[in-house]
Amino acid sequence: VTKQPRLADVAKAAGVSTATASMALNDTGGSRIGRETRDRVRAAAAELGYRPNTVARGLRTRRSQMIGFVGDDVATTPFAGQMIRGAHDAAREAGYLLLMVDTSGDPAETGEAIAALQERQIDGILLATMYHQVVGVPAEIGSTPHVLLDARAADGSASSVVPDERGGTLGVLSELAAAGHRRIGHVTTSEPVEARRIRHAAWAGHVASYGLDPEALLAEGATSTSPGGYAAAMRLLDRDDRPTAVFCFNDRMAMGVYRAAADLGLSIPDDLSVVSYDDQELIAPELVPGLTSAALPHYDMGQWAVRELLRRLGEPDAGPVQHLMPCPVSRRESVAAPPTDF
Amino acid sequence: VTKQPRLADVAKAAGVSTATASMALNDTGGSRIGRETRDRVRAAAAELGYRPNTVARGLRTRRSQMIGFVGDDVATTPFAGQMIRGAHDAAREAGYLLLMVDTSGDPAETGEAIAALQERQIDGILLATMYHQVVGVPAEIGSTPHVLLDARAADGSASSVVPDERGGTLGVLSELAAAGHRRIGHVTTSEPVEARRIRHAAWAGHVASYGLDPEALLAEGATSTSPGGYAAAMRLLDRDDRPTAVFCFNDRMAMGVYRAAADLGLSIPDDLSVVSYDDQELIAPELVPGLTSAALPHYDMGQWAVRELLRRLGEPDAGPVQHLMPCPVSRRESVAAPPTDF
DNA sequence: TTGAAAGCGCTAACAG
DNA sequence: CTGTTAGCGCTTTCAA
Repeated sequence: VTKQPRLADVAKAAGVSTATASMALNDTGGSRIGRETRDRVRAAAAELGYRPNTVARGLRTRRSQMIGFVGDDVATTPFAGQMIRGAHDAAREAGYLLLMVDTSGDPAETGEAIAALQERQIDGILLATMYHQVVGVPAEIGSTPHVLLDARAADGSASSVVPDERGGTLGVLSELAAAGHRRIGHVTTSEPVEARRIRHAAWAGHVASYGLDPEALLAEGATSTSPGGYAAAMRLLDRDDRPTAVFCFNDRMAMGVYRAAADLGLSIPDDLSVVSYDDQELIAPELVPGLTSAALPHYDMGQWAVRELLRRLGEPDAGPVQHLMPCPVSRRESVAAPPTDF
Repeated sequence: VTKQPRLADVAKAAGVSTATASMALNDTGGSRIGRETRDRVRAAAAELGYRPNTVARGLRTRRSQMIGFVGDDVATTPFAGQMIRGAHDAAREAGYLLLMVDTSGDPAETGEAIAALQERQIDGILLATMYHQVVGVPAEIGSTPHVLLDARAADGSASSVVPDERGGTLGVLSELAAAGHRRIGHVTTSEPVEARRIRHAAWAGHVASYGLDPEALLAEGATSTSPGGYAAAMRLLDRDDRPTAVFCFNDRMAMGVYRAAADLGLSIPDDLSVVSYDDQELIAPELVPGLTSAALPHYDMGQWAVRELLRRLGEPDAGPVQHLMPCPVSRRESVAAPPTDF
């Protein structure tokens, strides 16, 4: 076990001062370092297997090359994990690493987490939520650069990225429209979440544009789960003027809709077309028939958030940006033309 | 935006030297600091909202209070996410934070990741794999303390924790045995993974103990997926002497078995009992009827790994420990007595 | 084009 | 019981 070489060792091996060595390795100091010297220093560093001590450097530069990722369970929840991946990849690409803290959504824990990250001199913080939310930025953040991920600041004071729920909804609805559907029902949850609000509004506008009354085509479940979807679908589909297609709040509710359709003897997509939201990994592609669903762009949002954060590190006075990330439609087999006898 | 207070500010406010302030805050130096002084320093620190600069401290103490977590996609894969949660919680409890890097399993990337972590002076590294594996420890790890998570070192040179696949298998099989089953089939994958090997061996031993020939009760799919399970199950169940129960390699294959049973007109659990492995969130509890499955103790493994790592930081000369984490059975409705006409 | 030297904020050895 | 001092390894003035 031999000790790690320090910059001084590299400098000595190259026959220069540590100052020169530092500049040679970092390409700083402009034209100050001769080409030949630079190469000599680089060779010595490679020879010795030198790796800079980021902690020492950070003490000097007040930069740690680390980004804090604060999530309310995001880290550990299957669903939104791709946000981490996106953030991670964008960070690595720029030489940063992610320091992760999960808070279970508890404000006190969030404050603690932010403080713990600041103590470690992170260069910026990503504040991520497990699902699309409108939040207040924790006071503890102080002047630490930050970006909201899958959340929007109530007061618009921070840069943020959220899914374009409206666009995604119109996307799947246009799949139905293209197949000839008009009487499109909506199975949703009664939980007052941001996603529900926007998806519902977009759907209501769409069916209203056909002169239909959204109220008559709406069914709510108590929760956004399979049982919730089942219950709502039974109410919506077990009647003569049932819709020819259903737009589900999410894939989990769609599972329930599938079961309800089966129980009612309705075949998907021949008797009933179904579209949904989230495009969740173990659900949408695994259902039979495959479920057409608007994807939540978790990866892209994570990536965008890091890039925005890094941009703000460069230009601290830039104004905050609210970004809507498109939700592409994953087209599968759950959509067909409406039954002709309708 | 006022500047962060430094230790010197606290010391001045309390009328002591920085050395005294440091010791007072950290409770170091034994009985050296008077009670009254200590309180005065603490009060001053609280007053100023002082938070230590961990980077500066780390430069001195060569400790960063950070643990590196390198995973081959673990961070971002739904499945094993609870490992992160377990590691995270255990780390926070001890005042550590997790610095995460994902490598997509690429050895070169893994080496890079380890180096990047070492540059940041992490105190130790967790090497996690997405599924139970036998691995070589990357050479880049050098003398950095490390623990393997959901993986075992081929040469036993590192501490590690993996699921007790054998115990879990026997656990679900004993559910079947208790219900009266003997002719228990096994639907598994032909992929040569560690979990397959152990689960298969445990099952084979079990049925052999009844004097049955495992070969006659075995069906393999090409992949450990729903289609793989479907294909295997069709072969295993579409015959007169079909087993009365099936043990599936994992929940995804069990999904296929459910579909096959439905296609063959077999009702679960009345005509066929099914047990499985993994207890995967969106599958086992969502299937109808609920699937009895041995749970992979991801959370516990993550927790154990961090604790073991911290222990090794304390006693660097301790020998490596190979730990088997129990896989508790989640009992649901997929098991009943064998059909009587058999 | 380069070297010497100061110092980032903290802890630990050494004096008192 | 407390203060002074010397670094941890690096970057960055300032002088040459």
